[in-house]
Amino acid sequence: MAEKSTYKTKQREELISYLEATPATHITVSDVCDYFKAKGKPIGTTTVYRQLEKMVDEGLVQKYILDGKASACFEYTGGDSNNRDVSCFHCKCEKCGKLIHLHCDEIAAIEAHLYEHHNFKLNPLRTVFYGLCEECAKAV
Amino acid sequence: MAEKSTYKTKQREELISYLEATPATHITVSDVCDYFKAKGKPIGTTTVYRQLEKMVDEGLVQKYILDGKASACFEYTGGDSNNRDVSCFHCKCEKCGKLIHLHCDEIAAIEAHLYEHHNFKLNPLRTVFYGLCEECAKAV
DNA sequence: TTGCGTGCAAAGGTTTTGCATGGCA
DNA sequence: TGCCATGCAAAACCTTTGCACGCAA
Repeated sequence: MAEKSTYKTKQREELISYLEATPATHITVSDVCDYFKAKGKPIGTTTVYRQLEKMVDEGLVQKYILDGKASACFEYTGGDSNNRDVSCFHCKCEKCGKLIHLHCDEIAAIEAHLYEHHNFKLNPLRTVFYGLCEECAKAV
Repeated sequence: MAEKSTYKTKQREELISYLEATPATHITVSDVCDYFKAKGKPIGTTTVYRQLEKMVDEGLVQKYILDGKASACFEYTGGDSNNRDVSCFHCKCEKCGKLIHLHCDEIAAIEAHLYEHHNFKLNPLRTVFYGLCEECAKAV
């Protein structure tokens, strides 16, 4: 998308390694900073924000703003768009905060439906379904 | 839901009037404050937060946290639960920010599907579909 | 009168910006 | 060398909390 020149710095590589090691997970900026601080090689908060923002532009990372938490969450979705899992939907439990990754053709079909019948081009990567997970629904 | 005693104050009535006058719109706390400040009768930020939070508990208002904006958005959905439109889905254009209200049985069906096949009890009022609206999709 | 509502001030968190330094190409 | 990246400090926001006063019931 945005074709900005990008340097290969040590911080950027460390960050990408960390993201690759935690797939299908929503992490916050402070998660990242805490991790590297605990590891003994802290990365400045500013740098994390700027690198993540850049990766969002590059399509390597998705940004979510989830209910319940004030802070933004990021998820590494990989650089290879051919290999990317585009039929993955996210369900977020309103009660326990659990994040569920869902693979379902039937749900994927609504993407086509929205486009054909409502002229709306859905972005599955950025869409989150809110509701109650199995355990929390039972507990009610 | 929560049965708290609620006083009928002037600020609360003004706030409800404003919300009723702007249906199907996502407004932020600062929108509200700016409006009443411009009108010459400012309402304290704290009061707006607390009243909106209370209305969320009462089911009068829905709270959304939208991507792109860090601040929370609120939408008046009316007090009469019989009259409330529960089959209404929201689509938010990532580009122009337009909010589209959608009535569609086919999409409503995935609510049942999620429940039956994935044990996930969807909350349609809190779920927002992200993507591109017709105009913005064309413009790409 | 009782108790909730209001709003100012202040605190807590997250995110952004300015600027000097350091590192990649 | 030129330009981008880094990270500290500070600023800009959004949201919550404490507290004294005002108003509804």
